[in-house]
Amino acid sequence: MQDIHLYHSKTKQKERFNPIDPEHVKMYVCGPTVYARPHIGNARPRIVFDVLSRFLRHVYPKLTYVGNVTDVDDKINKASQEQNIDIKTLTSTMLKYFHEDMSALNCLPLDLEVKATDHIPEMIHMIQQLIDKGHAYVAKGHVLFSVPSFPEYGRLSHRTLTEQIEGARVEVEDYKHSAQDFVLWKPSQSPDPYWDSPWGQGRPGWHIECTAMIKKHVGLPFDIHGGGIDLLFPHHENEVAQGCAATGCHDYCNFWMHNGLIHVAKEKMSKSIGNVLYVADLLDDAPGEAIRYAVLSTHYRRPLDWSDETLSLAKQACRKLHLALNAFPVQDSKLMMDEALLDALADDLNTPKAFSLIQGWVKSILNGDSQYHHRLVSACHLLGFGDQDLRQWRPKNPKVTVDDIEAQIALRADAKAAKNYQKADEIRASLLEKGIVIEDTTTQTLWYWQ
RNA sequence: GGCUGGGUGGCAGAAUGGUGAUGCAGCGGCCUGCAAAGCCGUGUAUACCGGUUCGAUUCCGGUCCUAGCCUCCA
Repeated sequence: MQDIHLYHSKTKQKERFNPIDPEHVKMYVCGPTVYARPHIGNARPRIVFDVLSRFLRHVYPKLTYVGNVTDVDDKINKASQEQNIDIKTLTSTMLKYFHEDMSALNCLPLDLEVKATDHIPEMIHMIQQLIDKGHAYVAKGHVLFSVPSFPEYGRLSHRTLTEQIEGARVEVEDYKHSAQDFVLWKPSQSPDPYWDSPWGQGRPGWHIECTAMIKKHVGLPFDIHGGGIDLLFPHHENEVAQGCAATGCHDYCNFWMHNGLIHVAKEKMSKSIGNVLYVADLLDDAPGEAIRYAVLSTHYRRPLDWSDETLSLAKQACRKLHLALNAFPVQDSKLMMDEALLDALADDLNTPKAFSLIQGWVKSILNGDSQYHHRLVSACHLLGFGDQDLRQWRPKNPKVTVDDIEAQIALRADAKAAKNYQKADEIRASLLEKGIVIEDTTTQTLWYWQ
Protein backbone atom coordinates (compact mmCIF):
# COMPACT_ATOMS: atom_id res chain seq x y z
CA MET A 1 0.00 0.00 0.00
CA GLN A 2 1.25 3.43 -0.97
CA ASP A 3 2.52 5.45 1.98
CA ILE A 4 0.72 8.79 1.66
CA HIS A 5 1.69 11.89 3.56
CA LEU A 6 -0.53 14.95 3.56
CA TYR A 7 -0.11 18.35 5.13
CA HIS A 8 -2.55 18.82 7.96
CA SER A 9 -3.44 22.46 8.59
CA LYS A 10 -4.18 21.77 12.24
CA THR A 11 -0.73 20.39 13.10
CA LYS A 12 0.97 22.43 10.38
CA GLN A 13 3.03 19.52 9.17
CA LYS A 14 2.88 16.58 6.84
CA GLU A 15 1.43 13.51 8.47
CA ARG A 16 1.02 9.95 7.39
CA PHE A 17 -2.44 9.38 6.00
CA ASN A 18 -4.18 6.58 7.84
CA PRO A 19 -7.81 6.31 6.80
CA ILE A 20 -10.34 5.67 9.54
CA ASP A 21 -11.59 2.78 7.39
CA PRO A 22 -9.05 1.74 4.72
CA GLU A 23 -11.87 0.00 2.89
CA HIS A 24 -13.76 3.27 2.53
CA VAL A 25 -12.08 6.66 2.52
CA LYS A 26 -14.23 9.75 2.92
CA MET A 27 -13.52 13.26 1.70
CA TYR A 28 -15.52 16.47 1.77
CA VAL A 29 -14.62 19.70 -0.01
CA CYS A 30 -16.26 23.10 0.39
CA GLY A 31 -17.92 24.14 -2.84
CA PRO A 32 -19.11 27.37 -4.37
CA THR A 33 -21.79 29.83 -3.46
CA VAL A 34 -23.80 29.90 -6.65
CA TYR A 35 -24.43 33.59 -7.24
CA ALA A 36 -22.04 34.22 -10.14
CA ARG A 37 -20.14 32.32 -12.79
CA PRO A 38 -17.27 30.25 -11.43
CA HIS A 39 -13.88 31.93 -11.44
CA ILE A 40 -10.47 30.34 -11.47
CA GLY A 41 -10.35 30.60 -7.69
CA ASN A 42 -13.43 28.40 -7.43
CA ALA A 43 -11.80 25.99 -9.82
CA ARG A 44 -8.54 25.56 -7.96
CA PRO A 45 -9.86 23.43 -5.09
CA ARG A 46 -12.00 21.45 -7.52
CA ILE A 47 -8.96 20.66 -9.68
CA VAL A 48 -6.64 19.94 -6.74
CA PHE A 49 -9.07 17.67 -4.95
CA ASP A 50 -10.05 16.05 -8.21
CA VAL A 51 -6.44 14.92 -8.53
CA LEU A 52 -6.39 13.83 -4.92
CA SER A 53 -9.61 11.88 -5.38
CA ARG A 54 -8.23 10.12 -8.47
CA PHE A 55 -5.07 9.27 -6.57
CA LEU A 56 -6.95 7.99 -3.52
CA ARG A 57 -9.13 5.85 -5.75
CA HIS A 58 -5.98 4.37 -7.22
CA VAL A 59 -4.61 3.54 -3.78
CA TYR A 60 -7.75 2.58 -1.84
CA PRO A 61 -10.63 0.32 -2.84
CA LYS A 62 -13.33 2.91 -2.19
CA LEU A 63 -13.57 6.67 -1.84
CA THR A 64 -16.66 8.77 -1.27
CA TYR A 65 -16.04 12.33 -2.35
CA VAL A 66 -18.73 14.78 -1.24
CA GLY A 67 -19.01 18.50 -1.89
CA ASN A 68 -21.56 21.14 -1.14
CA VAL A 69 -23.27 23.90 -3.04
CA THR A 70 -24.26 26.96 -1.05
CA ASP A 71 -27.57 28.06 -2.52
CA VAL A 72 -28.86 30.17 0.35
CA ASP A 73 -26.74 33.17 1.16
CA ASP A 74 -26.86 36.95 1.40
CA LYS A 75 -24.79 37.35 -1.74
CA ILE A 76 -27.35 35.31 -3.63
CA ASN A 77 -30.20 37.42 -2.28
CA LYS A 78 -28.41 40.56 -3.30
CA ALA A 79 -27.57 39.32 -6.79
CA SER A 80 -31.12 38.13 -7.27
CA GLN A 81 -32.53 41.55 -6.42
CA GLU A 82 -29.96 43.49 -8.40
CA GLN A 83 -30.47 41.42 -11.51
CA ASN A 84 -34.19 40.98 -10.88
CA ILE A 85 -33.93 37.22 -11.24
CA ASP A 86 -35.78 34.67 -9.17
CA ILE A 87 -33.42 33.09 -6.62
CA LYS A 88 -34.02 29.52 -7.74
CA THR A 89 -33.45 30.49 -11.35
CA LEU A 90 -30.25 32.28 -10.43
CA THR A 91 -28.79 29.48 -8.36
CA SER A 92 -29.73 26.71 -10.75
CA THR A 93 -28.30 28.64 -13.70
CA MET A 94 -25.06 29.33 -11.89
CA LEU A 95 -24.80 25.73 -10.77
CA LYS A 96 -25.23 24.63 -14.35
CA TYR A 97 -22.39 26.92 -15.42
CA PHE A 98 -20.31 25.56 -12.59
CA HIS A 99 -20.79 21.98 -13.75
CA GLU A 100 -20.04 22.91 -17.35
CA ASP A 101 -16.86 24.76 -16.47
CA MET A 102 -15.53 22.12 -14.08
CA SER A 103 -16.20 19.44 -16.64
CA ALA A 104 -14.26 21.48 -19.22
CA LEU A 105 -11.36 21.36 -16.77
CA ASN A 106 -11.54 17.55 -16.74
CA CYS A 107 -12.84 17.44 -13.18
CA LEU A 108 -14.85 14.29 -12.62
CA PRO A 109 -18.29 14.65 -11.03
CA LEU A 110 -18.32 14.22 -7.27
CA ASP A 111 -19.85 11.12 -5.78
CA LEU A 112 -22.36 13.34 -4.07
CA GLU A 113 -23.08 17.03 -4.42
CA VAL A 114 -25.33 18.36 -1.70
CA LYS A 115 -27.29 21.62 -1.58
CA ALA A 116 -27.85 23.70 1.51
CA THR A 117 -31.54 24.27 0.76
CA ASP A 118 -32.13 20.53 0.70
CA HIS A 119 -30.90 20.26 4.29
CA ILE A 120 -32.75 22.93 6.26
CA PRO A 121 -34.38 20.36 8.61
CA GLU A 122 -30.98 18.81 9.36
CA MET A 123 -29.58 22.25 10.16
CA ILE A 124 -32.51 23.11 12.41
CA HIS A 125 -32.06 19.81 14.19
CA MET A 126 -28.38 20.44 14.78
CA ILE A 127 -29.01 24.00 15.99
CA GLN A 128 -31.57 22.66 18.45
CA GLN A 129 -29.02 20.14 19.70
CA LEU A 130 -26.54 22.94 20.25
CA ILE A 131 -29.10 24.96 22.20
CA ASP A 132 -30.03 21.92 24.27
CA LYS A 133 -26.42 21.29 25.15
CA GLY A 134 -25.80 24.87 26.13
CA HIS A 135 -23.56 25.71 23.19
CA ALA A 136 -25.99 28.10 21.55
CA TYR A 137 -28.49 30.71 22.64
CA VAL A 138 -31.39 32.65 21.17
CA ALA A 139 -31.21 36.44 21.03
CA LYS A 140 -33.44 38.84 19.11
CA GLY A 141 -34.66 36.12 16.76
CA HIS A 142 -31.12 34.96 16.09
CA VAL A 143 -29.52 31.77 17.26
CA LEU A 144 -25.87 32.18 18.05
CA PHE A 145 -23.12 29.72 18.77
CA SER A 146 -21.46 30.50 22.08
CA VAL A 147 -17.77 30.36 21.34
CA PRO A 148 -16.69 30.51 25.01
CA SER A 149 -18.71 27.32 25.58
CA PHE A 150 -16.28 25.42 23.37
CA PRO A 151 -12.79 25.61 24.88
CA GLU A 152 -11.20 23.92 21.87
CA TYR A 153 -12.14 26.90 19.71
CA GLY A 154 -9.13 28.22 17.81
CA ARG A 155 -7.14 25.02 17.81
CA LEU A 156 -7.51 24.48 14.08
CA SER A 157 -6.56 27.95 12.91
CA HIS A 158 -4.23 28.64 15.85
CA ARG A 159 -5.97 31.70 17.10
CA THR A 160 -6.84 32.57 20.64
CA LEU A 161 -10.20 33.95 21.60
CA THR A 162 -8.99 37.40 22.47
CA GLU A 163 -6.10 38.06 20.13
CA GLN A 164 -8.35 38.95 17.23
CA ILE A 165 -10.55 41.42 18.94
CA GLU A 166 -8.08 44.17 19.41
CA GLY A 167 -7.54 46.04 16.20
CA ALA A 168 -10.17 44.06 14.38
CA ARG A 169 -12.50 46.04 12.24
CA VAL A 170 -15.64 44.25 13.25
CA GLU A 171 -18.58 45.90 14.81
CA VAL A 172 -20.01 43.60 17.43
CA GLU A 173 -23.76 43.32 17.26
CA ASP A 174 -25.41 44.04 20.57
CA TYR A 175 -27.23 40.69 20.67
CA LYS A 176 -23.98 38.78 20.87
CA HIS A 177 -22.95 37.63 24.33
CA SER A 178 -19.41 37.38 23.15
CA ALA A 179 -17.73 39.07 20.22
CA GLN A 180 -16.65 35.82 18.55
CA ASP A 181 -20.08 34.22 18.68
CA PHE A 182 -21.41 33.45 15.24
CA VAL A 183 -24.84 33.15 13.73
CA LEU A 184 -26.47 29.76 13.30
CA TRP A 185 -29.89 31.06 12.36
CA LYS A 186 -31.17 34.51 11.58
CA PRO A 187 -34.59 36.04 11.07
CA SER A 188 -35.66 36.49 7.49
CA GLN A 189 -38.64 37.56 5.48
CA SER A 190 -39.70 38.07 1.89
CA PRO A 191 -38.15 38.75 -0.57
CA ASP A 192 -35.31 36.93 1.12
CA PRO A 193 -35.88 33.20 1.46
CA TYR A 194 -37.10 31.92 4.82
CA TRP A 195 -38.11 28.71 6.49
CA ASP A 196 -40.17 28.00 9.60
CA SER A 197 -38.17 27.15 12.65
CA PRO A 198 -38.62 26.94 16.43
CA TRP A 199 -37.15 30.45 16.51
CA GLY A 200 -39.45 31.95 13.92
CA GLN A 201 -39.18 32.40 10.19
CA GLY A 202 -35.60 32.68 9.11
CA ARG A 203 -32.65 31.26 7.27
CA PRO A 204 -29.48 29.49 8.30
CA GLY A 205 -26.15 31.15 8.90
CA TRP A 206 -23.41 30.14 6.55
CA HIS A 207 -21.32 27.73 8.60
CA ILE A 208 -23.99 25.32 9.76
CA GLU A 209 -24.75 23.85 6.36
CA CYS A 210 -21.43 22.07 5.90
CA THR A 211 -21.55 20.52 9.34
CA ALA A 212 -25.14 19.35 9.02
CA MET A 213 -24.55 17.88 5.58
CA ILE A 214 -21.27 16.23 6.57
CA LYS A 215 -22.95 14.64 9.54
CA LYS A 216 -25.70 13.27 7.35
CA HIS A 217 -23.75 12.15 4.28
CA VAL A 218 -20.19 11.58 5.45
CA GLY A 219 -20.36 11.01 9.18
CA LEU A 220 -18.17 12.41 11.93
CA PRO A 221 -15.27 12.07 12.24
CA PHE A 222 -14.11 11.51 8.68
CA ASP A 223 -10.83 11.49 6.74
CA ILE A 224 -10.22 14.62 4.69
CA HIS A 225 -11.83 18.03 4.61
CA GLY A 226 -10.67 20.39 1.88
CA GLY A 227 -11.18 23.97 0.84
CA GLY A 228 -9.47 27.28 0.19
CA ILE A 229 -7.13 28.64 2.85
CA ASP A 230 -9.39 31.67 3.23
CA LEU A 231 -11.97 29.35 4.74
CA LEU A 232 -9.69 28.19 7.53
CA PHE A 233 -10.93 30.98 9.72
CA PRO A 234 -13.66 31.43 10.60
CA HIS A 235 -15.59 28.96 8.50
CA HIS A 236 -13.71 25.77 9.26
CA GLU A 237 -13.00 26.71 12.83
CA ASN A 238 -16.74 27.19 13.25
CA GLU A 239 -17.49 23.89 11.58
CA VAL A 240 -15.33 22.09 14.10
CA ALA A 241 -16.96 23.92 17.00
CA GLN A 242 -20.49 23.18 15.85
CA GLY A 243 -19.84 19.64 14.81
CA CYS A 244 -17.98 18.54 17.88
CA ALA A 245 -20.20 20.45 20.28
CA ALA A 246 -23.38 19.04 18.75
CA THR A 247 -22.31 15.44 18.39
CA GLY A 248 -19.81 15.18 21.20
CA CYS A 249 -17.23 13.73 18.87
CA HIS A 250 -13.68 14.54 19.82
CA ASP A 251 -12.31 14.88 16.29
CA TYR A 252 -14.08 16.45 13.38
CA CYS A 253 -11.84 15.17 10.63
CA ASN A 254 -8.34 13.72 10.50
CA PHE A 255 -6.96 15.98 7.80
CA TRP A 256 -7.69 19.58 6.99
CA MET A 257 -6.27 20.43 3.61
CA HIS A 258 -6.25 24.00 2.32
CA ASN A 259 -5.29 25.18 -1.11
CA GLY A 260 -3.55 28.52 -1.57
CA LEU A 261 -5.30 31.39 -3.28
CA ILE A 262 -4.91 32.65 -6.80
CA HIS A 263 -3.40 36.07 -7.19
CA VAL A 264 -3.62 38.31 -10.17
CA ALA A 265 -0.79 40.79 -10.55
CA LYS A 266 0.45 40.04 -7.04
CA GLU A 267 -2.81 40.67 -5.27
CA LYS A 268 -5.73 38.56 -4.32
CA MET A 269 -8.37 38.05 -6.91
CA SER A 270 -11.58 39.62 -5.71
CA LYS A 271 -14.70 41.25 -6.94
CA SER A 272 -13.98 44.53 -5.23
CA ILE A 273 -10.62 44.85 -6.97
CA GLY A 274 -12.27 43.87 -10.21
CA ASN A 275 -9.63 41.36 -11.24
CA VAL A 276 -11.75 38.24 -11.24
CA LEU A 277 -10.84 35.68 -13.88
CA TYR A 278 -13.83 33.65 -14.92
CA VAL A 279 -13.26 30.11 -16.08
CA ALA A 280 -15.51 30.68 -19.07
CA ASP A 281 -13.31 33.55 -20.24
CA LEU A 282 -10.13 31.58 -19.72
CA LEU A 283 -11.62 28.77 -21.78
CA ASP A 284 -11.77 31.28 -24.57
CA ASP A 285 -8.00 31.72 -24.34
CA ALA A 286 -6.94 28.15 -23.81
CA PRO A 287 -8.24 24.58 -23.74
CA GLY A 288 -9.48 23.33 -20.38
CA GLU A 289 -6.59 20.96 -20.00
CA ALA A 290 -4.13 23.82 -20.30
CA ILE A 291 -5.93 25.67 -17.49
CA ARG A 292 -5.84 22.51 -15.44
CA TYR A 293 -2.14 22.14 -16.17
CA ALA A 294 -1.49 25.73 -15.15
CA VAL A 295 -3.25 25.22 -11.83
CA LEU A 296 -1.42 21.99 -11.06
CA SER A 297 1.99 23.29 -12.04
CA THR A 298 2.18 25.10 -8.71
CA HIS A 299 1.99 23.07 -5.53
CA TYR A 300 -1.55 23.32 -4.19
CA ARG A 301 -0.64 25.00 -0.90
CA ARG A 302 1.27 27.87 -2.46
CA PRO A 303 -0.28 31.00 -3.81
CA LEU A 304 -0.57 30.93 -7.58
CA ASP A 305 0.11 34.18 -9.36
CA TRP A 306 -1.92 34.05 -12.53
CA SER A 307 -0.89 35.84 -15.69
CA ASP A 308 -1.16 35.46 -19.43
CA GLU A 309 2.24 33.86 -19.30
CA THR A 310 1.10 31.26 -16.78
CA LEU A 311 -1.51 30.15 -19.24
CA SER A 312 0.57 30.24 -22.41
CA LEU A 313 3.30 28.26 -20.67
CA ALA A 314 0.78 25.63 -19.69
CA LYS A 315 -0.71 25.67 -23.15
CA GLN A 316 2.66 24.88 -24.67
CA ALA A 317 3.43 22.18 -22.15
CA CYS A 318 0.05 20.57 -22.77
CA ARG A 319 0.55 20.60 -26.48
CA LYS A 320 3.86 18.84 -26.07
CA LEU A 321 2.28 16.35 -23.72
CA HIS A 322 -0.33 15.50 -26.32
CA LEU A 323 2.33 15.16 -29.00
CA ALA A 324 3.99 12.53 -26.86
CA LEU A 325 0.70 10.81 -26.02
CA ASN A 326 -0.10 10.52 -29.72
CA ALA A 327 3.39 9.53 -30.75
CA PHE A 328 2.70 5.83 -30.33
CA PRO A 329 -0.47 3.75 -30.30
CA VAL A 330 -1.75 2.63 -26.92
CA GLN A 331 -0.78 -1.04 -26.72
CA ASP A 332 -2.10 -2.05 -23.36
CA SER A 333 -5.27 -0.77 -21.76
CA LYS A 334 -4.06 -1.90 -18.35
CA LEU A 335 -2.49 0.99 -16.48
CA MET A 336 1.15 0.97 -15.50
CA MET A 337 1.81 3.46 -12.76
CA ASP A 338 5.33 4.75 -12.38
CA GLU A 339 6.53 4.48 -8.81
CA ALA A 340 8.33 7.79 -8.75
CA LEU A 341 5.16 9.46 -9.97
CA LEU A 342 3.09 7.82 -7.25
CA ASP A 343 5.72 8.83 -4.70
CA ALA A 344 5.49 12.45 -5.84
CA LEU A 345 1.72 12.43 -5.44
CA ALA A 346 1.97 10.60 -2.14
CA ASP A 347 4.18 13.40 -0.88
CA ASP A 348 1.40 15.88 -0.18
CA LEU A 349 0.23 15.87 -3.78
CA ASN A 350 3.41 17.23 -5.31
CA THR A 351 2.05 17.80 -8.79
CA PRO A 352 4.93 20.04 -9.98
CA LYS A 353 7.32 17.21 -9.22
CA ALA A 354 5.03 14.80 -11.02
CA PHE A 355 5.06 17.12 -14.03
CA SER A 356 8.82 17.21 -14.05
CA LEU A 357 8.93 13.40 -14.23
CA ILE A 358 6.35 13.46 -16.98
CA GLN A 359 8.31 16.01 -18.94
CA GLY A 360 11.29 13.70 -18.85
CA TRP A 361 9.24 10.90 -20.36
CA VAL A 362 7.77 13.26 -22.93
CA LYS A 363 11.27 14.13 -24.04
CA SER A 364 12.29 10.51 -24.44
CA ILE A 365 9.14 9.69 -26.32
CA LEU A 366 9.51 12.61 -28.71
CA ASN A 367 13.02 11.40 -29.26
CA GLY A 368 11.56 8.16 -30.58
CA ASP A 369 11.85 6.03 -27.47
CA SER A 370 8.54 4.24 -26.92
CA GLN A 371 9.41 2.63 -23.61
CA TYR A 372 8.00 5.49 -21.52
CA HIS A 373 4.80 5.78 -23.49
CA HIS A 374 2.76 3.36 -21.46
CA ARG A 375 3.59 5.03 -18.16
CA LEU A 376 2.88 8.45 -19.67
CA VAL A 377 -0.56 7.34 -20.81
CA SER A 378 -1.21 5.91 -17.35
CA ALA A 379 0.03 9.03 -15.59
CA CYS A 380 -2.16 11.27 -17.73
CA HIS A 381 -5.11 9.06 -16.99
CA LEU A 382 -4.43 9.40 -13.27
CA LEU A 383 -3.94 13.17 -13.36
CA GLY A 384 -6.78 13.93 -15.73
CA PHE A 385 -4.97 14.79 -18.95
CA GLY A 386 -5.13 13.53 -22.48
CA ASP A 387 -8.90 13.35 -22.75
CA GLN A 388 -9.27 16.45 -24.88
CA ASP A 389 -8.19 16.90 -28.46
CA LEU A 390 -6.25 20.14 -28.27
CA ARG A 391 -6.31 20.60 -32.02
CA GLN A 392 -10.08 20.79 -31.82
CA TRP A 393 -9.99 23.72 -29.42
CA ARG A 394 -11.39 26.99 -30.81
CA PRO A 395 -11.61 30.50 -29.45
CA LYS A 396 -15.19 31.64 -29.03
CA ASN A 397 -15.12 34.30 -31.70
CA PRO A 398 -12.54 33.20 -34.26
CA LYS A 399 -11.47 35.66 -36.90
CA VAL A 400 -11.66 32.99 -39.60
CA THR A 401 -13.77 29.95 -40.25
CA VAL A 402 -12.33 26.48 -40.50
CA ASP A 403 -13.38 26.34 -44.16
CA ASP A 404 -11.42 29.53 -44.84
CA ILE A 405 -8.39 28.15 -43.10
CA GLU A 406 -8.46 24.94 -45.04
CA ALA A 407 -8.98 26.80 -48.30
CA GLN A 408 -5.97 28.97 -47.53
CA ILE A 409 -3.89 25.94 -46.71
CA ALA A 410 -4.88 24.33 -49.99
CA LEU A 411 -3.85 27.50 -51.83
CA ARG A 412 -0.57 27.45 -49.99
CA ALA A 413 -0.01 23.82 -50.90
CA ASP A 414 -0.46 24.73 -54.56
CA ALA A 415 1.95 27.63 -54.21
CA LYS A 416 4.47 25.36 -52.55
CA ALA A 417 4.11 22.76 -55.27
CA ALA A 418 4.80 25.50 -57.82
CA LYS A 419 7.78 26.56 -55.70
CA ASN A 420 6.16 29.94 -55.25
CA TYR A 421 7.51 30.23 -51.73
CA GLN A 422 6.86 33.92 -51.44
CA LYS A 423 3.14 33.39 -51.84
CA ALA A 424 3.21 30.37 -49.53
CA ASP A 425 4.92 32.40 -46.83
CA GLU A 426 2.46 35.25 -47.23
CA ILE A 427 -0.43 32.90 -46.66
CA ARG A 428 1.29 31.45 -43.62
CA ALA A 429 1.91 34.92 -42.21
CA SER A 430 -1.64 36.04 -42.77
CA LEU A 431 -3.00 32.94 -41.03
CA LEU A 432 -0.63 33.46 -38.13
CA GLU A 433 -1.95 36.98 -37.78
CA LYS A 434 -5.39 35.47 -37.23
CA GLY A 435 -4.00 33.08 -34.61
CA ILE A 436 -3.49 30.01 -36.78
CA VAL A 437 -0.18 28.19 -36.50
CA ILE A 438 0.92 26.03 -39.40
CA GLU A 439 3.12 22.98 -39.27
CA ASP A 440 4.41 21.36 -42.44
CA THR A 441 5.13 17.68 -42.13
CA THR A 442 6.49 15.43 -44.84
CA THR A 443 3.01 14.31 -45.82
CA GLN A 444 0.64 17.13 -44.93
CA THR A 445 0.15 20.52 -43.36
CA LEU A 446 -1.26 20.63 -39.83
CA TRP A 447 -2.67 23.69 -38.14
CA TYR A 448 -4.02 24.76 -34.77
CA TRP A 449 -5.25 27.83 -32.96
CA GLN A 450 -2.52 29.56 -31.08
C1' G B 1 -2.79 46.80 15.47
C1' G B 2 -2.91 41.13 16.28
C1' C B 3 -2.12 36.30 13.99
C1' U B 4 -0.31 32.93 9.96
C1' G B 5 2.42 31.70 5.60
C1' G B 6 6.14 32.78 1.74
C1' G B 7 10.96 34.90 -0.35
C1' U B 8 15.33 29.67 -5.24
C1' G B 9 18.27 31.62 -12.24
C1' G B 10 15.18 36.42 -17.28
C1' C B 11 10.18 33.86 -16.08
C1' A B 12 7.55 29.54 -13.99
C1' G B 13 8.69 25.99 -10.33
C1' A B 14 10.66 21.36 -7.35
C1' A B 15 14.28 19.57 -3.91
C1' U B 16 18.00 19.34 -0.17
C1' G B 17 22.60 19.55 6.51
C1' G B 18 27.59 18.12 1.82
C1' U B 19 27.98 18.18 -6.88
C1' G B 20 20.70 23.32 -6.68
C1' A B 21 15.49 19.13 -10.68
C1' U B 22 12.16 20.25 -14.69
C1' G B 23 9.70 23.52 -18.28
C1' C B 24 9.64 28.25 -20.97
C1' A B 25 12.62 32.15 -22.80
C1' G B 26 18.15 33.17 -24.52
C1' C B 27 22.53 31.42 -27.20
C1' G B 28 25.02 27.59 -30.71
C1' G B 29 23.89 23.43 -33.81
C1' C B 30 20.57 19.39 -36.45
C1' C B 31 16.11 19.20 -39.30
C1' U B 32 13.22 22.47 -42.93
C1' G B 33 12.57 25.73 -49.54
C1' C B 34 12.15 29.07 -45.24
C1' A B 35 9.45 28.49 -40.86
C1' A B 36 6.82 25.90 -37.05
C1' A B 37 7.18 21.57 -34.20
C1' G B 38 10.85 18.28 -32.50
C1' C B 39 16.02 16.86 -31.35
C1' C B 40 21.29 17.82 -29.49
C1' G B 41 24.55 21.18 -26.76
C1' U B 42 25.00 25.54 -23.46
C1' G B 43 25.14 30.21 -19.55
C1' U B 44 22.64 32.17 -15.29
C1' A B 45 19.71 31.52 -8.82
C1' U B 46 18.90 29.93 -2.88
C1' A B 47 16.39 38.38 -0.21
C1' C B 48 19.82 40.45 3.75
C1' C B 49 22.62 40.01 8.63
C1' G B 50 24.11 36.99 12.51
C1' G B 51 24.19 31.95 15.16
C1' U B 52 24.67 26.40 15.47
C1' U B 53 27.80 23.01 12.37
C1' C B 54 33.67 20.18 9.66
C1' G B 55 29.94 22.07 6.20
C1' A B 56 23.51 25.96 5.87
C1' U B 57 19.86 27.42 0.51
C1' U B 58 18.02 23.82 4.13
C1' C B 59 18.08 24.28 11.33
C1' C B 60 17.80 28.82 14.98
C1' G B 61 17.44 34.37 15.83
C1' G B 62 16.95 39.26 13.71
C1' U B 63 16.05 42.71 9.39
C1' C B 64 13.69 43.82 4.90
C1' C B 65 10.04 42.59 1.29
C1' U B 66 5.54 40.10 0.14
C1' A B 67 0.84 37.49 0.60
C1' G B 68 -3.32 35.81 3.54
C1' C B 69 -6.66 35.90 7.82
C1' C B 70 -9.00 39.00 11.83
C1' U B 71 -15.35 41.49 7.38
C1' C B 72 -18.10 38.23 2.29
C1' C B 73 -14.56 35.02 0.07
C1' A B 74 -12.18 29.12 -3.15
